[in-house]
Amino acid sequence: MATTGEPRPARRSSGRPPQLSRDDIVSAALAVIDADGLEALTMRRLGAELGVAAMSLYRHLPNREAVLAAVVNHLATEAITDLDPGGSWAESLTAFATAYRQMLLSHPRAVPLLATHPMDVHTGLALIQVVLDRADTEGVPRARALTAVQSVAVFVLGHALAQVGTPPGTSATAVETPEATEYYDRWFAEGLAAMVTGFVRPAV
Amino acid sequence: MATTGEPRPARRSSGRPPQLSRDDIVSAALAVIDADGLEALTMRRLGAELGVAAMSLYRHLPNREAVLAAVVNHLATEAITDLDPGGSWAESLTAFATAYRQMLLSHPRAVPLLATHPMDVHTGLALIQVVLDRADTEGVPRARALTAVQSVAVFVLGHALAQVGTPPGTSATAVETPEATEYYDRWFAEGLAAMVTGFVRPAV
DNA sequence: CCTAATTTGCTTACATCGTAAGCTTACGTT
DNA sequence: AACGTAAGCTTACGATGTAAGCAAATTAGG
Repeated sequence: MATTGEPRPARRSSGRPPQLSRDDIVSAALAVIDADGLEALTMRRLGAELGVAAMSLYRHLPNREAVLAAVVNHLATEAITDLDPGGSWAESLTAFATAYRQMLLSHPRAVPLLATHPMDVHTGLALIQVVLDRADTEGVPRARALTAVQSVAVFVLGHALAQVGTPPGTSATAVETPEATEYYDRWFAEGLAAMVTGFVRPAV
Repeated sequence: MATTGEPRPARRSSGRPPQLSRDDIVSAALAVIDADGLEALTMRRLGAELGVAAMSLYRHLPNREAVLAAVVNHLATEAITDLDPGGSWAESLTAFATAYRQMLLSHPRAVPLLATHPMDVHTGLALIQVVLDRADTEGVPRARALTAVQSVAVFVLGHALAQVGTPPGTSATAVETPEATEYYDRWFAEGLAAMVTGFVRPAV
């Protein structure tokens, strides 16, 4: 029924002092993913990285899935801080897309994680809040603004997936050539522009 | 150096007759995924489903990853067959998007797989070929047409991910209500329309 | 027909994973 | 000093992917 999630001890006084915090774990987890990918993130490896036995992690997070979910929200929050609110609605849309994309490309091996583990609703809202606010002050209907940001978000994530996923038969290093980067940058810019203008000046 | 992939026995004559084909395996794998999800697709389960020991599968596919890759291409091919080529370039773009989306929603539990395992280049090209051809006959530049289809594809996949992924704190059955379906359908239609008109009438 | 070659499927075995259960350690409180 | 409690550790178990070698079922050659 209730969806608490955390144990929530409420009062903290006696007992052995923690050598490990939830945030430490999440940061270490992200570091492992960045370094060696999702499949390298085992509970034993994560514990070792923190100088702690694997089972100790379970005092702070219920299971591996919870670690992954926490990493997702950590990354989403990271994207929010890089978000600058200035400009028109259209400009805030592309600013959002750019910040979101930058976060994704800073953590290429985490992109599949973001794709398969939706961030929690609160964090998601915080991420798009700036754009919704700009839309509001320009008189854009709420529903339309929401559709627009979400469509852009979905495009950004899908695009990052395409850029980051090595197609079979391609060398893993081929994804990193300047030509490849330029190709994806142009594709991204054109796709984003199309979507934004499509939302700003609807057809009909 | 060479990236063959398959063992390719070339000549087939003597030896014990196969009780199992590669396609059987791929179909069974898809059935398991549809029924119980990706994490239920273990080699033992897949073998059991086919009345065969787990290790027998390795005579036909090198490892589990190869099974997943084969499922991806199988699904892509499925989407191609549902594709109807009529209409203008813009219409063929939305027809492509719709066929692709229909395939994804027919296999909701396979969507994360499609997201994380890019289809092979040949299949991918076959999937977008119709759209590229229509663009060609209308004089749309190749590069622009390619960017457009790929952007649409990326939007469709991202959108399906959002629709199919249950956000934390949501009951799994809530994704299936008629209201939810209607919400996602409308979102999809509006996002797609924005992108298509954005590509057909660029903002300069 | 019989034997050899060959291809497929099976059995066994192992390293690695997530995590359940119970124990130990290091604190604040009494 | 004794106790309660929270954090970390040890041990253990079932499940997974797959490597290695064995058994069975067919065709080819004599």
